[in-house]
Amino acid sequence: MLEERRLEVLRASVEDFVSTHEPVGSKALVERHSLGVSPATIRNDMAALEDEGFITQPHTSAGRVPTDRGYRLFVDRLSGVKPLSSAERRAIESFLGEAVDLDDVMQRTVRLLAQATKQVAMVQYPSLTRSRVRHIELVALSTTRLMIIVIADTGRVDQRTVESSVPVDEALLADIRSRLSVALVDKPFASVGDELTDFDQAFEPLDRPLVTAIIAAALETVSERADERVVLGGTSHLARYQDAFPLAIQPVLEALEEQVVLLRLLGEVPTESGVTVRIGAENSVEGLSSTSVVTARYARSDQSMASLGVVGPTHMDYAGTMGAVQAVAQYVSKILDGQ
Amino acid sequence: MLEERRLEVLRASVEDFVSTHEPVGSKALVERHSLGVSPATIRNDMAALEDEGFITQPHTSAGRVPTDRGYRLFVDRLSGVKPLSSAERRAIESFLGEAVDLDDVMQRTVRLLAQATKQVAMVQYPSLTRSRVRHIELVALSTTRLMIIVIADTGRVDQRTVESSVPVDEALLADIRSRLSVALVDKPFASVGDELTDFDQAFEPLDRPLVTAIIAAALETVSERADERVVLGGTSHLARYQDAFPLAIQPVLEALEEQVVLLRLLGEVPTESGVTVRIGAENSVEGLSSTSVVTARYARSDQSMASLGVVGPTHMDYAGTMGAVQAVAQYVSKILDGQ
DNA sequence: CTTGGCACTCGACGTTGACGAGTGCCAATC
DNA sequence: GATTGGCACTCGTCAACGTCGAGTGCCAAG
Repeated sequence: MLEERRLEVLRASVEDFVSTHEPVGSKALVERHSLGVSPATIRNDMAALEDEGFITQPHTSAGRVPTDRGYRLFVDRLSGVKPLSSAERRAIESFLGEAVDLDDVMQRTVRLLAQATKQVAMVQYPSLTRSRVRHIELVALSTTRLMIIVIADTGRVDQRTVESSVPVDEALLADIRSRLSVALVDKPFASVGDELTDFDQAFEPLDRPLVTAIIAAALETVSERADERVVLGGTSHLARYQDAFPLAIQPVLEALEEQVVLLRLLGEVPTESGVTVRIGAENSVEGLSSTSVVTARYARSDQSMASLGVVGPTHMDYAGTMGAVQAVAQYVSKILDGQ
Repeated sequence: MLEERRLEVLRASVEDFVSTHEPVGSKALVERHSLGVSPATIRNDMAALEDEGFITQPHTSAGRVPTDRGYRLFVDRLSGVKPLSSAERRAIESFLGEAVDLDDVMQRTVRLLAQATKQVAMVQYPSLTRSRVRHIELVALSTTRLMIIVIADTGRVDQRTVESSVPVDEALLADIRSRLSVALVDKPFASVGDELTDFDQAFEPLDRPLVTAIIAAALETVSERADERVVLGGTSHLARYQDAFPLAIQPVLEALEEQVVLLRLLGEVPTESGVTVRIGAENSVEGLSSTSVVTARYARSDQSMASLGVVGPTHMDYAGTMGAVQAVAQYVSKILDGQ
């Protein structure tokens, strides 16, 4: 069919362009793919595809290059998700399995993802909002400085220092500590705010300023903002595209240095499961308009937790990248679950 | 004098090259600097400087470019350390002053340093070896998984999970916890190993495997390896040199992604105070042979603690960079002290 | 709808020559 | 002896030019 062959032509164009990084012409296309027709026919198809905005010519009399729209169609209808080989899967599992703590898991995951996709990888820390308080600790660093430490059941540890205007009594500290434990342990992070209402009423008016400060610190630790942490890796892969195509690395590096940006990239992922791909200008982030972002959620048990993904040029190997991202997300879920 | 003017010529060459990034010739030199002699004289001096290996010609009949050796001489004898303006100092102080915890201080420092020098910045976490244990905590995450948390008097928090083959009793945990506290609190990190010898002897043989595992985790936390943590920032500044000179960014980015490499860069700093500069091949790190590294130590009170610094092209503004690195190190020391 | 043919476009590439910045050397000068 | 002006020489940069070839669009025939 007409329509069908056109899609085939688009697929072939995308695949060739991704592997050669050079505009692809009608003749090369019939040679490298066994479409049973002549170059002239392909030319007609390509002209049609260009009219519809799926491919474009950098200049007259050059080959065609896929547009963002072309990649979108390719990803949605033409490309599958390439599963990893079992050797790769084993490698992932054993590498992640060696992690000693949450930081280590995140660290290893980002390395793994970068290495597997040959792209820039990002991994978000498990979200706090759905986790529960496992332990809460108050420690005096000096007579007027103390530290509050909150441990989540995900293994995540957050701390914050609190300054007191008056020297703090160890007995008072112990009192606050035990009351805090009673009030918060095993409670979900989201409810910490509620649990701490009127918490200071149990204390002497004299001690209340300190208690209030501690509560404020505790709230900060569990607030949305604090759960926003992303690790990045594999930035050197960006340099491979150095002189290629309209991918200036400076703006990309700049964007990726901003935690806020990373969080937006990972946060915009729909709640739906599976792998999400955002292509070129579909990324609302300035500076990443000529890159694609492939993300997936990972979860512990069936709670949705956080996202991870990679950033690369729009002309990337979508099937392979999606496969790797999906697999890594799966294994991270598994590791976090098992721990 | 002859010798003196030659040095002046070298200084002028370095300065011009740093600002223009183009080989500098004799004529341009006399025009831009008020050396009271003719280009021909400068030519003779430059020929001599070339013989001595301080400058070199990229090709016949081009201007001269400083060599690593030339930069070395420049840094050692010709360039001072440019102090920051008081506005800059105030900005640093207020920005660092807003930090809420140690992570935040490190984060802010690296941003600051990158921004002030327009280069890649790295900041090492305060070394553990000279700090003391402020608090130690054991938390059960599940019946067979627990977490050990060690808090240093610098405010640094380290944690590690421990797996137990048998379910752990809360009473036993409390026992271990209190004995650990007694044994370790206020002890210097360096002596933790000694303090824990025979620690397991106080427990029932049945409980010893768990105790041993916990001890192992505790030792890992305080070991040299664990104190090795460096944050990086401002990598996008690398892209500014994209098409300039023999500074391929890929190997640099690769090198900077390795914590081990960063630690070597920051660790090799001599114990002496002040700013250290390593130029080109003086860096033992592969991939950084065409960059210079400027580092300084920072300290709390008079204890030496850790280092910070920047990585940039050999043709950098040494005076300004050294000034910024020094100033930031000073303020970090101050902030950590004050906290 | 497909195909071969054909004229056309236009970037890539290599050649050529002018230009100019920069050098080294030398003889003259201070 | 250091400094200087002069001069021939080198060599990279740049623009102009022509060739080549990949690729296109269109058209008429199958």
